Amino acid sequence: MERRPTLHDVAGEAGVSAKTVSRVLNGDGPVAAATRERVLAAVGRLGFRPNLMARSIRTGGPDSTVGLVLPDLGNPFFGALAGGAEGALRGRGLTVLLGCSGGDAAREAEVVGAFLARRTSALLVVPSGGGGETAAAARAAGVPLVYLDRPGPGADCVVSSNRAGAREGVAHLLGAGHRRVGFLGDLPASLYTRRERLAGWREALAAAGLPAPAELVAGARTVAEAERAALALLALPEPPTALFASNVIAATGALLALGRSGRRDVALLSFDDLPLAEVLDPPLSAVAQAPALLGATAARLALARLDGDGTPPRTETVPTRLVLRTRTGEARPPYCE
Amino acid sequence: MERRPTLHDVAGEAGVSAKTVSRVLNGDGPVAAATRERVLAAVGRLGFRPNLMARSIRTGGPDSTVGLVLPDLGNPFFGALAGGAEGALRGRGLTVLLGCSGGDAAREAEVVGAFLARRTSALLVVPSGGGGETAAAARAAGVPLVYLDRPGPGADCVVSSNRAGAREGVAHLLGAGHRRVGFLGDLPASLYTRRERLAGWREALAAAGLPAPAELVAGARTVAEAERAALALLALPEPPTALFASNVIAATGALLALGRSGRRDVALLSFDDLPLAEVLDPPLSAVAQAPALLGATAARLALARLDGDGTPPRTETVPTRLVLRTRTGEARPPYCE
DNA sequence: ATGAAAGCGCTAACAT
DNA sequence: ATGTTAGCGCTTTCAT
Repeated sequence: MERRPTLHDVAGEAGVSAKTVSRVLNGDGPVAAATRERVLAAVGRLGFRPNLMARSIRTGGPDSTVGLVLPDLGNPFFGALAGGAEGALRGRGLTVLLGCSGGDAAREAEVVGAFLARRTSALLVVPSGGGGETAAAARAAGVPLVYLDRPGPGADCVVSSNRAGAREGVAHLLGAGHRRVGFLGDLPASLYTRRERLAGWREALAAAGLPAPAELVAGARTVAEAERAALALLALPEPPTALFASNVIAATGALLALGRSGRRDVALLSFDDLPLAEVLDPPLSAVAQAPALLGATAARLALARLDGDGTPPRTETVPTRLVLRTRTGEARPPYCE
Repeated sequence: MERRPTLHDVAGEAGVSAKTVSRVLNGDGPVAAATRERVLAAVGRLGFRPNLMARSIRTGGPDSTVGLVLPDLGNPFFGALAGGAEGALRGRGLTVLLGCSGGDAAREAEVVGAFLARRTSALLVVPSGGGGETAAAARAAGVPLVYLDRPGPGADCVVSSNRAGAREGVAHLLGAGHRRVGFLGDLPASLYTRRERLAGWREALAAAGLPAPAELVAGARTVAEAERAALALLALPEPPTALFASNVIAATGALLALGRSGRRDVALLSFDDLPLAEVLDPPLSAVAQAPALLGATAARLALARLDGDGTPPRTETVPTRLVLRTRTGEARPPYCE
């Protein structure tokens, strides 16, 4: 296996100097048409590909990569988010470095360190710890940082409209006449998104002049827990007539609970859409997020910083969308409406 | 914002030569304990992080990155695959470069080119075109290439047991007494995975001494098409009593068709598991793939090549798992005793 | 045990 | 319009 050809090899092959080859490749200084031809021919003949790392070193600036740190690629939400970011960045000639933190602050710091060592031009991070360490590292390196999905200290941030979306979803249930709407989600609501969705539930009830009793709030971390929690809610002396599931896990558990107990009289609405929502019987309405747009927005924000935007850190909110599904040509009462 | 500190800055701060700092950092030559202390202190004080690109350039070898090319991160399957690969690679100190081809051969070539220009140490690619261009580029660069999910020319490959899995799934339906099992999938079966699953369907029928008539094979590319196609199958003079959906889209369409027409007498089994499968009524059994394991396996294969494995290209098959779900919701994976 | 010099592949700053 | 020199941040000689 041969050594890969360098600029000098091309220069030799074309009978010019290295700098001239560089000029041709970068459209830099003026080059005679004939020379350019010869250089390009040599490049083709040798199959030369410039070494981007060497270029980066010499230019001194940041490398044409952007680091993306996610908690977990097994979650479709983060996958879609990565896709959105990648698309926006590739369009600008940037390559994505991908890292998983597993939701662990130490691993996040590790990954961020590795990215910074590659002189990434920006960092997009779904923060796992307090975020302070990542922010400090990014600042020290002079690299723009954008938090994704959850806010963090001292940097730009792109989030879904968790609170407003939840509020809208619950308001829809209230508009359908429900007066007791249970909240099912991951508790304690220490994570930003959970906290916001819970707040949205509270706000919707308050706006309707209704109380938000603690007994209507149930925590669950797994599908099985959520199923049990939903059943417990429905077994209350004054049970809810509708459930708001604040995430996919909770929604799945609630669906199981309703399905297995044959309760078709209880309405259900979930935050974060499910792929099979319209296939369910009855179909499931949801507050849908736009993860790809979230990723793309974060990328745009980072690019703006790279382009010199020096304004104070700001938070951009990507709107959620209430997706109401009904069963067409069916007599059975849908969960929602 | 200051220039980031370099090896020389550290050397100056510690009162030693650059090479000594390098030795300390790489555990290279012998260094006096006292000197090491001083150097490490200086590193800490300055917040020095070695420039990985500069190191890579000097060492001449490949960079500590691995390029991963996927068709589409919006698809949870590929997200999980990426997660598996990332985990296996980070464990070995490698960083993942992520690129999306969008299923387009030209974009794949573009992304591969960008990765190779960064001197990636290996390439993991879900091939979109014939794959020839990618293989040629990788070979020319002397970079190990592993195809993911679909085979390609002249390189290692990691795939799911598409054919055997489909065969097993259909055999299960046959074992339940069905004699006419419809095939619902993306046609024409030009893509490897589709072809294999169709072949598995045929093989299962053949093994049971049954015909595989063309009328039982229906193609569909979207959920709506799949729904129509499923209904068409069920409207045949001699309709199938069971359907085998060869992918998630087809399964979704079939579920819609069965649900809306109220047909609870038709069995359904899908290739590729659905997150809500157990919530459905009746629960849906499926041939589950292991995308994360697919990614991790590809990573291991690439690492083996980097470690000098020079054997001829080989194909590794990651087994699928038949997940049978019943009314009680207890999943009974037959392989897990 | 440490350092000086050279050079990886490339481009910025001056030549010419 | 092209070439020369120097040097990016690091590691490899080869000294000492």
